[in-house]
Amino acid sequence: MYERKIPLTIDCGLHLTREILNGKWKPAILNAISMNIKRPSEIGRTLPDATRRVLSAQLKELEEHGIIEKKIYPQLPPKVEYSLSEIGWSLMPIIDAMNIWGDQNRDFLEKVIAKDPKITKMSKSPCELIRRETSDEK
Amino acid sequence: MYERKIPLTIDCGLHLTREILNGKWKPAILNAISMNIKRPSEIGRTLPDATRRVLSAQLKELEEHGIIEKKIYPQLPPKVEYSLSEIGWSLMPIIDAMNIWGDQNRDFLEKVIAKDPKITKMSKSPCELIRRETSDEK
DNA sequence: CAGAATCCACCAGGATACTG
DNA sequence: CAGTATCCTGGTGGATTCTG
Repeated sequence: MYERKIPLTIDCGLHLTREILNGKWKPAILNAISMNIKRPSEIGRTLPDATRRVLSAQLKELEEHGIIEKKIYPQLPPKVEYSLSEIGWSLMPIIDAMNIWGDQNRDFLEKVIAKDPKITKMSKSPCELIRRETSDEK
Repeated sequence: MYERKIPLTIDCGLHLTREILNGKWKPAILNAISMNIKRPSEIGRTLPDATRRVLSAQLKELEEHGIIEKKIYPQLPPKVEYSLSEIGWSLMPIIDAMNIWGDQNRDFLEKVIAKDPKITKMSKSPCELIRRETSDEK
């Protein structure tokens, strides 16, 4: 065994939340699930730039962290549906706020972020926010 | 020159916001600055686990992204003060929400996150949230 | 005190191929 | 369709040192 040299720090709530949301696609995944896009293949179609491998990994983490729940239908072909847990739903206002803030400041943000050499690809479609109409009655 | 193989994707507002907040200490830095902790050394003291190198880097990014502003006092020893920009302030409700959500669910989150082998260090102090009283008059 | 310059360990996440 | 196993690379962020 080897003692970790760089221990990760979790102190105030901010860090806990950061940890939960830490993962390139996690916010988007949660957003998708909240919109009733619950099957892995659907989520994959919604996030075409995410690999299935990474998607699976982040879904698993979210599940292990208790943010989403997984329902497996023992069929062929297999069918799986994810849904937000109680805690997961309580996270949605934050996701929504991020979504809205980003859209509201889109023009500015795209400008300043475009300078960043790390960002090379930008597609501009705002996320759908139809959830309110559809599945918010949870 | 070399064409990037793995372009970063930015599409809906969610991703823009994720990009801005992407950095281990960025939310905490913003939180600190919003509480009138504006000098680099102070911020460093507030976040003892962050290196000065990383702190500097993330401060610079936040500044380049227009989230914070930097004021340099040409003195010896040098003095620098950061402050939130207009846009930066508009981000604070999200930071606050993350802070509050994390604190509210602290017990649960610490339990599920503790299982994660990647996390080895956890300190439990909630962040101070006294800002409302002090510097919200911006 | 602020921060730039190095150096490097580690891992998130992308590509691919394979099972049930 | 869902998920796992391999393999690999770019980049984050930690440690350290040096300057003004």
